[in-house]
Amino acid sequence: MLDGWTFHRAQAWGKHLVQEYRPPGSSARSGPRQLVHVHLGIYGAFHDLPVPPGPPVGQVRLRISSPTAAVDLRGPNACELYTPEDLDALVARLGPDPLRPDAEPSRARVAIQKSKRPIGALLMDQKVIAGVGNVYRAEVLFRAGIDPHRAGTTISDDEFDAIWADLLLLMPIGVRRGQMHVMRPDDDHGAPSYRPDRPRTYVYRRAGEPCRICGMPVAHEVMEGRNLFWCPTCQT
DNA sequence: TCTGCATGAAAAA
DNA sequence: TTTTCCTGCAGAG
Repeated sequence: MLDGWTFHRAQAWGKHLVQEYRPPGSSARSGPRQLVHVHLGIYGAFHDLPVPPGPPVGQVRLRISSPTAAVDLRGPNACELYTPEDLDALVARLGPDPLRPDAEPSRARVAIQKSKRPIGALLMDQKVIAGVGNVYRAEVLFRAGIDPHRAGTTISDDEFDAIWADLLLLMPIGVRRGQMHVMRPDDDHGAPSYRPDRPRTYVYRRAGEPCRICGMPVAHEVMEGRNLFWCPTCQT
């Protein structure tokens, strides 16, 4: 369907990637275009290929290649053609994305403060905030000292502002480094936070291990089908 | 070589 | 609330 079309640009709303392609030979600013919606889910990934790439092996959902680079997309949750209306509908059902300059955090604050669901579940809900997943959910709540079980209705304006500001700080770091990194340097014996051999998280996937701040065991439970990690001492 | 798990979410029940 | 989608990888044997 898109064979021979040229990749033009890509944008992200939360965890959703939307690519724009132009037909062969088209260089006009306006004119026909085609949108492709990609959601990686848990398994999906773009894999670098040698140049020139060999024939696709197995289930390759999308290949993009140029004289200097090539990638295969494998295992995505979604890889499909999109209409502009599809894109409008997607954006409409997502909460504000901290990585986007036009994000309106008040939408997220209102949604949280009127909900009795636990804040640990609300942060995972893409309709509330777009882009936050299981790692940032756990780490942001740890850094804010907030128990994940607290109802959204108990989250104060100041607490929400702290969470949002932290996402504004942490998520661009993840984008730049291609890795989530949430440790404050002072909590890592002053080690520079970009050292790849240093801890990158406080509580995520550290069930039973000592909290990096208080030393008590990190707790774990399944909340709405996802593994949740937190420190019962530091988070209240 | 085999097993279980994973930075997710829609669909089924 | 559970199942399903589908791939890569770490750790066990």
